[in-house]
Amino acid sequence: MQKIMNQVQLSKQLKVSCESCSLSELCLPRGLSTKEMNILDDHIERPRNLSQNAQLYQPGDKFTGFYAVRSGGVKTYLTKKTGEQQILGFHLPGEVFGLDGMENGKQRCYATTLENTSYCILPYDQLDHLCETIPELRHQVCQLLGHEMNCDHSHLLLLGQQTAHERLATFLLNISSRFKHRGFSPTSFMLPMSRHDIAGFLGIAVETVSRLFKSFQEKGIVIINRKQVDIINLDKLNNMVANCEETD
Amino acid sequence: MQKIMNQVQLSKQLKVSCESCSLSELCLPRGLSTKEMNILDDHIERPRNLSQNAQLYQPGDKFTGFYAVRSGGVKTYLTKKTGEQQILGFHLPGEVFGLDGMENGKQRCYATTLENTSYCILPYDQLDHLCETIPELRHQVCQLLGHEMNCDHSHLLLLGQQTAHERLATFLLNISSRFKHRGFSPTSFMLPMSRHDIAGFLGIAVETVSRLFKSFQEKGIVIINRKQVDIINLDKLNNMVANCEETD
DNA sequence: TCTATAAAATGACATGGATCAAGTGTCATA
DNA sequence: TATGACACTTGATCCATGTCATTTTATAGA
Repeated sequence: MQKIMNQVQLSKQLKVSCESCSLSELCLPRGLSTKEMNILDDHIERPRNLSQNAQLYQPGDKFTGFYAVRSGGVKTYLTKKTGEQQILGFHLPGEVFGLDGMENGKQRCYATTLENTSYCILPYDQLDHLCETIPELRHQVCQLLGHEMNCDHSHLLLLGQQTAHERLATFLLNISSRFKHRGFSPTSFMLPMSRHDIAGFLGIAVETVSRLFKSFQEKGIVIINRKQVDIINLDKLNNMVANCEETD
Repeated sequence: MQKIMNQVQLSKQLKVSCESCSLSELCLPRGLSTKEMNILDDHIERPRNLSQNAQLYQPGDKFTGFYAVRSGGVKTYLTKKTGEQQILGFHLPGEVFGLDGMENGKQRCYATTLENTSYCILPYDQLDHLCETIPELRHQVCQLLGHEMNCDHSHLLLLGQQTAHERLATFLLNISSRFKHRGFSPTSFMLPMSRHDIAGFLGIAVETVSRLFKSFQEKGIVIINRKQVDIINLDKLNNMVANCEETD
């Protein structure tokens, strides 16, 4: 009996169950009962690890399920034939991505790690099946999908209507609030991505990112040292995007 | 008996059932059996009509369900506080929109008619409930959501990486293929939206749209007369976007 | 038919960011 | 600690596109 318990413990440990995962309140299981969470848990592939700049999938790959970041970070992107990357999103611990493959069972974009990264896969077939019996999970999934869409829509507003200044300010505030949401400092953090990736996300040139960081610093809004960001004057930063989004 | 039949007929007619709707193969019921379609049908609100430039919803409104265009056209958009519109999508007959409200039960964007428009509403609660028992419907909804995401992602690539020429060419080809999909000519059609809206969708100025249309015409690619578009040289138009998207 | 109003086109000019070309800093490995 | 590779910064220049002003065309209503 003791032996069995130990095996269960071990299995739980290896599996890094949702229940024991510090990110479960941010991730898909959010809002599920312990019982429901454990059912979901049984279907999740145990964490996989990848080093920096490793590819998770690329266009044409079979869509197998949703991805959840445990640690590290991932970028998803499309490319022009000439090679330029349009980065669609940065995905930080606790966040789920790779939902767009649902259209036809094939991936449409690239997914690459920003640094050493650990992630889980939630197999789509099983998630779909569980949705039949767990209305709350269905609700979670729909909420997640809606959230993704709204993120994309804000991103469209940014790319279509904002100046380079506004874009970078919006970006910093966005990252800041996501760190805050995970319980970290919203004003002092390390960017997990390169200048090149920031540029690719914001639809501007790398050089512009450099110059704007310098300009923000000269205005006393932030202090930037390589990837370390310290927001000195959050109000000023907020003011820079004040005209960008309707708040209700 | 005859009377009852007539009532049923009348009711069906008023309701403009999915089964009798010429767009059902393009719309959400696509792929459902007749029986399943009729179940879905019973929960769909009969078509409503709106004249041009009428608002369907705005940010903050309660999210009640998905919208399906029967005739006419709808734009969804976000705005900056300064008033500029970033148009997120144009929605033509047979297309479903308004899915982003799923995140928190509130609309996040504006939806306005481009012309006299008829549309159906698929109440979310009931759709959710039906998804429990009709796996095929669940599959349809997920496919639809995936499609929306991929549309948004292509739009992000367009806004982030394409020149004004490429954007307008991509736009024309996109509209063209959607007309084709509905069984209309892909090379001769009327644009349902204004220059202003095209500009708002492509993230460029109205004047640029005018100038580029003229330039395209001078190159013998299209003939444009107000809202009437005739694509003369589809190859040339395709070449303009050849470097924009990876095709697999 | 005339008039008012809005939509679209056109022209002149200005500029935000891209591009190109060096330079500098940082990190990993020998 | 040297060396190479790469990320980042900085400066100079240019151009695609925005902005502003005006004209033309289409549309709706009296």
